[in-house]
Amino acid sequence: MVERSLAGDVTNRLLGGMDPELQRIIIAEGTRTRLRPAQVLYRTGEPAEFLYLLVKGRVQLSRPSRAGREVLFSVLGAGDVLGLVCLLTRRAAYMGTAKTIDTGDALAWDRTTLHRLSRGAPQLVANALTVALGFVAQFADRHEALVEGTAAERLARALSHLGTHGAVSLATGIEIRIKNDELAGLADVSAFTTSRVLQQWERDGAIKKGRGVIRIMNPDGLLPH
Amino acid sequence: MVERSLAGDVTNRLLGGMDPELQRIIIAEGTRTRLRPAQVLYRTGEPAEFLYLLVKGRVQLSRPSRAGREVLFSVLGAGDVLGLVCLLTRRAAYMGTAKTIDTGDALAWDRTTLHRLSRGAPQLVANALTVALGFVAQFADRHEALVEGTAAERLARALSHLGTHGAVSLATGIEIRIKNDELAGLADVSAFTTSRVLQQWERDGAIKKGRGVIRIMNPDGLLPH
DNA sequence: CGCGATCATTGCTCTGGCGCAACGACGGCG
DNA sequence: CGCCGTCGTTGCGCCAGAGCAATGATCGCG
Repeated sequence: MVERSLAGDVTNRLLGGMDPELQRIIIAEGTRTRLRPAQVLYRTGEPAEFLYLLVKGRVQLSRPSRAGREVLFSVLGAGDVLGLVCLLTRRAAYMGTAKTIDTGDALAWDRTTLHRLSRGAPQLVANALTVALGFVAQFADRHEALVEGTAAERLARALSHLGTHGAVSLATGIEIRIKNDELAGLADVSAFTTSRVLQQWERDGAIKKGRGVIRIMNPDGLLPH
Repeated sequence: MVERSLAGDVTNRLLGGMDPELQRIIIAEGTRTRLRPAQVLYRTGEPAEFLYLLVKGRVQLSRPSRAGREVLFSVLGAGDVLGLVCLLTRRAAYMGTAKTIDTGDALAWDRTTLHRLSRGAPQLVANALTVALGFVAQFADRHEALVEGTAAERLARALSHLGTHGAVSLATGIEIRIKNDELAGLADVSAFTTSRVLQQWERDGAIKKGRGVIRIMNPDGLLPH
């Protein structure tokens, strides 16, 4: 069942470190939701009604800019939490737009339930704080890179971050399933420049490219350029 | 006393919404610290031992980059909280360097005390979550502006943010006490460009400048350029 | 009040990388 | 198997804004 797989999963960021029995109760109160590709869970500025725990699949966190484009904030995977603002006592608005990439599964809780649960499980809020500070750290790193680094450096960072975080590691390098312009968005670089830099890295033998796939053969080869 | 002034201060982000008696207890457990100008409270990467509640004065949050320069993250004022990572169950490192700007006062708690207190006061963690998410929101806004906006737009943002957040409002515009290059750092713009843009705004009558002081006369005048 | 230090201004040069346009490559669907 | 939509590549022009160097304006200290 979902309950068992989740309760046993210590890598999920919301319920970790809690009494298993409490975990079971909380999970039982959540609503399981099946996610279709390109489904929008919520939009920027909407009043936050649900908090999601991503069980399977990937979700893109972004924000529309007045220029019509989307600024990509993050790509989340299994075990990650969406819609933290929902936990706040004061009603708040979502800070970004959450759109699924693949198919997947999520557990959702509404504000009312969440507040009731958190009263009996302070660890829930503590975990949320950990997640939130994780976001802060990520933004801080990215901001520093954006202000001080070159496009290539940012791409290298984004790639190695993806490499350690959500990908399958093989004997033949680390395989990352990401489209060229998604990577571009995560590194705050134009798709054009991304293509050029990746090309250079492939010539250097640091990576191998395919359509929607990048394999890192030699992580150290990313630094010099 | 310090206790009274703080307990009565609903604008502080750490103890707000809590039972006054509980506030009193928590404050009594904290250590009052006098802050001298340019004093470093903690550095990036140091294991987080103390959490600070800023009572008076301003503190600069930044991070050194390998290029030797400092990337300015934020300027905090009275009521703001520093060193949130200290509240995490797992030992963590400070994410930035905190350096005072003016003289001031702070209350400090060490990790052990903090954990003991937070067990009896879950609201403490909830408040911390609010603060953390505030940081996330700030980073998200700034990131969007940095990626999509021009230098002038970023300066306008930074200025109006400072204007609403920590400054004294007068009949003759909003007075902001900030040095040119601090503003530059907050807007991620070079000091040179900052000077030029401010000059233009002064010619347009949108602001008035002095050494270390900017007065916003007409906030709408910042947008067109 | 004079001097050094800090802060601000200004003209100029130079460049990273964005954006356009156009083309090429791949993959899925009928 | 051929067509079309998505994804990736390349050449090129262009410009916002960083960085340098030099000067000017203020402040604070003795």
